[in-house]
Amino acid sequence: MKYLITSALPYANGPIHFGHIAGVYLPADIYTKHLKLKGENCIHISGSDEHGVAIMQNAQKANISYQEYVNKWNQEHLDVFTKYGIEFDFFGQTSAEYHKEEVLEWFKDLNDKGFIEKKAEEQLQCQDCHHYLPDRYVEGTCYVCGHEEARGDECPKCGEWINAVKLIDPVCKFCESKNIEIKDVDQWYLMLSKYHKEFREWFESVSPEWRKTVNSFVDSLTKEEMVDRAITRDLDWGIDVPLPEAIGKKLYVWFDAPIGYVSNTKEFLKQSGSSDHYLKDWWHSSDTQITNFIGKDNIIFHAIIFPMMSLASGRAHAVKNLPANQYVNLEGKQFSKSKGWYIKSDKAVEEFGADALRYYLTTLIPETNDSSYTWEGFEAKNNNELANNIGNFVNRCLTFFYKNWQEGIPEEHFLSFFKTEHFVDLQKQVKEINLTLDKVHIKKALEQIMHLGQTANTFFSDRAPWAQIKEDNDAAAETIAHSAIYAITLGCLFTPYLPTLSSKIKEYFGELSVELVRDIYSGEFKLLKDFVQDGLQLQKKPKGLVQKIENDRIKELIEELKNIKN
RNA sequence: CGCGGGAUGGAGCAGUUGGUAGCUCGUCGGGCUCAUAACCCGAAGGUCGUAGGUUCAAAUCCUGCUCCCGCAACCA
Repeated sequence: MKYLITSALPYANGPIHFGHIAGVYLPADIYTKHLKLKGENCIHISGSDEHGVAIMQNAQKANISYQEYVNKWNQEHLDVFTKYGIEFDFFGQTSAEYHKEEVLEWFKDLNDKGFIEKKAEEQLQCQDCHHYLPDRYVEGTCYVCGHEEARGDECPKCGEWINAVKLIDPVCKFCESKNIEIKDVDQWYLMLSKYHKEFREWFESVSPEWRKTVNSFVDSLTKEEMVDRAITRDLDWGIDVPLPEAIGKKLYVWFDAPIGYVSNTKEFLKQSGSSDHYLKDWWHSSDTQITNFIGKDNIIFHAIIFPMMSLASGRAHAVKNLPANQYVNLEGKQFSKSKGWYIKSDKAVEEFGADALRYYLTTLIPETNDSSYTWEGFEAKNNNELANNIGNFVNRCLTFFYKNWQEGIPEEHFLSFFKTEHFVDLQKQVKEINLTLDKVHIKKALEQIMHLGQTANTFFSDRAPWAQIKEDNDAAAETIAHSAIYAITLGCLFTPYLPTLSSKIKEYFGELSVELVRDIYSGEFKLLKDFVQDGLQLQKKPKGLVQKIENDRIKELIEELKNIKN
C-alpha cells in the first residue's frame, strides 16, 4: 500500500496562521510522520496556490509583478512551516511551468470526453479599467430589496442570490468606476451534471467513512443534481485556456489549483530521480490511498469538483480519506488580518519553540467543532500537561538514574521488564496508539500517549525507588531500568508529534537507529531487547526537558490582544 | 422558510448499528518527597441548549424553538 497525503494548497496571498496550521498542515504532518516511521511508502505533497483575482489585486497594490508577489508568499509559507517542523516531500507552485503542462493535459482529457462545454452568457465589463467583473468584484443596488451595497453574488441584506448583470447602478470594485457595460461573452463549463450518476456511485461508496460534517454537506449538494461550473475567466493572470476560440481567457483558479497535487507529485518524482510514474504508480494506482487534509471551506472542491475531474478524465483516482477540519478561532473570534485579530505564527514559534505550539495546536485540531486558541489555554496545556506529566516524568527518572548509576545499569534489570504485567500493558497501549493514528484520530492518539505518561508516573510512584535504594540497591536499579524503558518509549511515540522533545529524550540513551525507533514505536520491542543487551548508561547529565511558560509573559500577550479588541 | 455544522459537570473536549454519561485541566481531601511548588490515591461537581414525540430504553432517532459558527471583504 502507498499513501499519498496532500495538504490544501495555501493561497499565496497572506500569512499562515494558527487556523491553517492546526486545521490542515499539522495533522497532515503528524499523519505523514507516523506512516513514515512505520516504514510505509508515503509522500506528503502541497504547494502554493498562486492564481486568482485576489492575488492580482494585491500584487498591483504592492506594485510588483504577479510572479514576484506569489514567490514572496511561497517562500514565507515555507519558512513558517519549517519553523514548526512541518515537512513536505514536495512543496511546489502553481505558477510553475510543470504545473501548467499537467493542467493542460487534464483540460484536454476532460474536453475530449465531452465534460467541457461552451456557454454564452452576459457579463459586466468596466469601461475604465477594462476588467471583466467577477461576481465578487461588483457592487450595486439590490433589485429585490433595494439595499445599496449588494454584491454581485448575493445581497447581504435580503439574502437573494444576485444575478450580477441585473444589479442597479453597478460599481466596479477594482477602480470604483460606474462606467460599466453588459457584454456577451463565452465561458467554458465543467459539466458536472453529465457525471451525476457516476459521481453518486463513487460518493456513496466512500462517504460512510467520512466525517458527518463532510458527507451530509456533500450529500445535500449532490443528491438531486449537480450544477455545472464555469472554469474560465477573463483575466490576465493564470493558465491560458488551450482552445483557439478562447484567446485571452484563463482557467479559473479552482480548476487548476487541485491539479497542483498531481503536478507537484510529478515534479517531486522527477526531481528525486524516482522511477515511479506519477499516475500509474501513484495517482491512478489502486494500491494508493489518497488522503486530503483540508479546511471546511474547501469541501466542495475536494469532495465534488476535483473527484469528478479525476474520475471523469480517467487520469486519477479520487480521494479516499477527507479529514476536513472546522476552524480555529482566536479567543472565540475568527482570525482577521485586516482587523489585526491574529497572532504572528512565526513570532510565536520563535519565542516558544515548535513543540509547545505543536502540542497545544494538536489539542485544538477542530475535528468536529470550531475550536478556540487562547493564551491561557496554551499556558495551561504546556505547563500542566506536557511539562508536568511528560517532562517531569522523564526528568525524575533520568535524574535518579544519573545520580545513582552513572556507570550504567546492568542488562538483567532491563530484561526483567519484559516478563512483567507492565510490559504486557505497555505493549498493548503502544499498539492501540498506532491503530488510533492509522485511523487519523490525531487528537485521540495524543491523549493516549499522555495516558501512557500517567501510567509511567504511577509505576514510578508505586515502586518508590527513593525508598527502595535505602534497602535494596538492585530493586531500585530495576525500577529505574523499567522506568527508563517507559521514557524511551515515550520518546519514540512523540516522534510524529513533538520532534524536538522526542529527539531530546532519545539522545540520553545514545544513538537509536531508525529500526530501533520503529521497533519501539510499533510496540514490538524486539530490537530494544538487543539494545539493552549490555546494560545501559546515560550519555549526559539530565536537565529539564519541557520549559514552563511564564505567567507574566502570558498576561502581556493577553493584554496585547485586548488592545486590538478595543 | 437558502445550505450546512454546533450547543455535554467551572474550562476545553470524547461519545451513531439507541442500553447504567467519559477524558484532560481546574477545585477539594489525603499521601509521597526521586522530580520542573512536580508525582500518586480518593472525592465533589452534569435532569447531555429548550419544548414535545417515537421506544421497554434517547446525549444518540423525529419535530418545533432559542443561541453560536461557516458558506459570505482579508481568511482554512
